[in-house]
Amino acid sequence: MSEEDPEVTDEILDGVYRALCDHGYAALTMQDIADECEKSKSLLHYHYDTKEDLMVGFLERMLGNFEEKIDASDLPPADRLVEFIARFVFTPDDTERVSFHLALLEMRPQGPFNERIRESLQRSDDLLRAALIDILEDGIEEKAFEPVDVEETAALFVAMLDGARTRQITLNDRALDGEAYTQTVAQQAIEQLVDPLLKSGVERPTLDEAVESVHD
Amino acid sequence: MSEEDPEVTDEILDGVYRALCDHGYAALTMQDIADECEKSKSLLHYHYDTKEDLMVGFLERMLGNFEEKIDASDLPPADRLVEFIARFVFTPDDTERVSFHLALLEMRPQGPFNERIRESLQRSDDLLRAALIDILEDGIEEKAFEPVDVEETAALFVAMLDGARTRQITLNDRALDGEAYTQTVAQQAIEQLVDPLLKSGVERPTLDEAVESVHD
Amino acid sequence: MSEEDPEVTDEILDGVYRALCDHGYAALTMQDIADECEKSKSLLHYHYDTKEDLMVGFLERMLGNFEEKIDASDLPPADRLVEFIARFVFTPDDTERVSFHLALLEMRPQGPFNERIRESLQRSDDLLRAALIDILEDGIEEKAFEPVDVEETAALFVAMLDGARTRQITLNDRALDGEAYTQTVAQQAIEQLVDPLLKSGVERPTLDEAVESVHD
Amino acid sequence: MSEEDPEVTDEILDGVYRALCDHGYAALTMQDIADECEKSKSLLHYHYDTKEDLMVGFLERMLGNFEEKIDASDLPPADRLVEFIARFVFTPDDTERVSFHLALLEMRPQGPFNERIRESLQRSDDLLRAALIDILEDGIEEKAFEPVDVEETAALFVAMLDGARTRQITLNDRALDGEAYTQTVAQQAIEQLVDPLLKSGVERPTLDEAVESVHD
DNA sequence: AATGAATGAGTTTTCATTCAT
DNA sequence: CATGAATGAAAACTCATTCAT
Repeated sequence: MSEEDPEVTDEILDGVYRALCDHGYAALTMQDIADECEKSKSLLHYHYDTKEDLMVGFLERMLGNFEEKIDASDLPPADRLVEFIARFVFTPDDTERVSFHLALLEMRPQGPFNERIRESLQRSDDLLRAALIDILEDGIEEKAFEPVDVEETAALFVAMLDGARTRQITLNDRALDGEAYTQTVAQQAIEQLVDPLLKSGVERPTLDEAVESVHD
Repeated sequence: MSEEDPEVTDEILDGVYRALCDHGYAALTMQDIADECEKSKSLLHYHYDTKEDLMVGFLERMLGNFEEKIDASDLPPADRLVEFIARFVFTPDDTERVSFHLALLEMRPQGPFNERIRESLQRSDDLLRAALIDILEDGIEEKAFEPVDVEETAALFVAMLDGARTRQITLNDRALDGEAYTQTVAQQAIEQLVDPLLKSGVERPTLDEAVESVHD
Repeated sequence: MSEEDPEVTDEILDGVYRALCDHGYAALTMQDIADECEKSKSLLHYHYDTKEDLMVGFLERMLGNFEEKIDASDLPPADRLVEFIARFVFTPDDTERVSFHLALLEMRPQGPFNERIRESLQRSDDLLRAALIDILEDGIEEKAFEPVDVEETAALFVAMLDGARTRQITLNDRALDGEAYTQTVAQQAIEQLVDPLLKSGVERPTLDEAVESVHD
Repeated sequence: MSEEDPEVTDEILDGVYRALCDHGYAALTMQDIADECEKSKSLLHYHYDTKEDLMVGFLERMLGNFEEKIDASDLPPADRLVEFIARFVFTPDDTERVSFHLALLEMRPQGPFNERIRESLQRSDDLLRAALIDILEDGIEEKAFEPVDVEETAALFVAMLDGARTRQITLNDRALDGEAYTQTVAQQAIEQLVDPLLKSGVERPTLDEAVESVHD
């Protein structure tokens, strides 16, 4: 009783998404979700046995969608790296991205208390880091990047980008010059981390260009 | 009816702390807290009108304690900077620090939905960033650091360290070579960001030394 | 979420009625009501958001039922007037009427503190007085009654009948010769107020006759 | 543990009085009372074992005070009768009287559920009616009044006046010509009931005069 | 597939009362 | 006398879940 009619479950999970953004995980009720997707509570239980099932289902779909977008392109490594970073940049007005990250933020503190959620988060994170590692290895192999410990560098980048987004969401950080927090950090990351990494002569797009191309 | 008898309220807030770590914010009940501090639910309400009041009180004390520790030392800027970073490092076995960060992690997603919590988080963050900016300005003035945009650099550092700790908590990341995630990131931060920042000839402690001295 | 399925809400309101008579307004709990109608507390909240909503709903139904019975007949004014009075008469054994008036008595002191209740009481009272005024005007027009100030006379009658019933309920007044308080007052009202009001030659029923016909 | 220091208990009972007027019986808490008399809850329990004791004590004092004022004067019966009626008249601005009657109104519905309260109310009522009967008997004996059944007439008067005051309190009846409900009814009572009762040639004060003298 | 009605277990909160001082 | 601290019992209300349709 879980993945049948994709039509309906999609509407439900969209409801979870909106309800989660509106109320936060801690205050989220089945009724909130039902209201948001204009269905009955009973129907939610028809498709998902328990609230936990529903939330896990939601998280999986959300991360699944995200993962699809990470997958490799055939651009040069420097471009891919900058685009990777750009994917974390969003302005407070970019409601769609804000929602995504907010929803994720709400789910995360459940990780330590719920194995299924933890696994979902973990797997998604593994994919993310693997993608970054792939870019780094690629770049080193192609002599575009200086040789570095890819694992550790990946850890650094991911922490940084993740931290920036979390802060922008929770603190609604208008930060510096009205620039979004994520943007500032991304820019700094490029200047202080990416540029020293690039072999001399290797070109890279600007952050703005990458953001543009990522936010299709 | 909020901050009087420090004896009792401390016991209560300690109860919140433990209960929060055990159950997470979303599942936290007044009963959990009462159990944890071996008091009656009624007493909680005697000292804090509502659960929200209690949680805000808890957050304020927690952040207040944290803030006290940030304040400036008279060490050289390079030492202070490394110590600043070291403060974010903890192993999964360092239960006290894990608890602190876990508790914080649980409170954060409430920020977007609760103004008082948001303000507390914000204020604490402002202090943190101010401290870092102070270190950077100090170093630049003393010719120990290369001149950089202190605001943006601070944003970068804080995001990075914050992200590392969040990930270590949520993903319980055994990460790389058994090293804790926060340790890896801190080490990378020192090598890739701090070292390029230091004027040549300026000495800095190793991360391990700093961690040692911070974890008095 | 308030007036739909008449079946269930009727059972609930009947429960309120019985619980109110058994416990009084001040001591009335949702559990009392739930017990009385053999439903769960949750169900009460399913149909009425709050206890106040429920009590207001109850009062409205109770007064609504009462109002339905007031409406005009085509009898001669003198008969209608005596019947109007008779409607307030009840013996302590007439449990149904006692209950009704007791329930009303319990709700009244809430008037000064609850606008919705006050409005309900007020509206019901307006209807009652309007009915009496109608009878008086009718009688005067038909030359059955002496001309009097109908408004003031109505005020007098209503106060008197209302006072009698309140006293019979609260004091359980065994009063005079075992006669119910309301009966004594009604009889006196007829002799001292109605009779002087009637033009000579106008017949009226006895109180007993009117009571008989009213208590169908 | 009940009637000792009259100083303190008076302050407490005054607190009950004000709290009762502010909150109504149903919503009245010990804390409300404590707040109102600026004492601690504990002190209330020191003087009165239970809330019920306190409320009974309050009612007794309140009625006791009222009863003191009823006692016979040596005026002519017609004057005493009109003054008896006048005692029930109050305007909505006469906050002191409103309070008294409101407090009484709040206590009454407890009668059917609490024997001690019922007894207090009953006794007070007995005194009231006895006073009225005394006036009537006096008047008849002195040939100032037509001979009537004093018991029944007393019942009629008391019901009427009581009803008027209850209505004025609960419905806040702005009633007729801006005149207070109690005033209208009292005036009507004098014209329609007292005047026919007086032997020809017997003088009586106007309502206004009596109200004046009663409201010392 | 879908819903409204219903509920039990649990949640926050309230409140009269007690106790140590 | 007087209080602040503390509590147990119960209050209103919530919510995930179930069930009949």
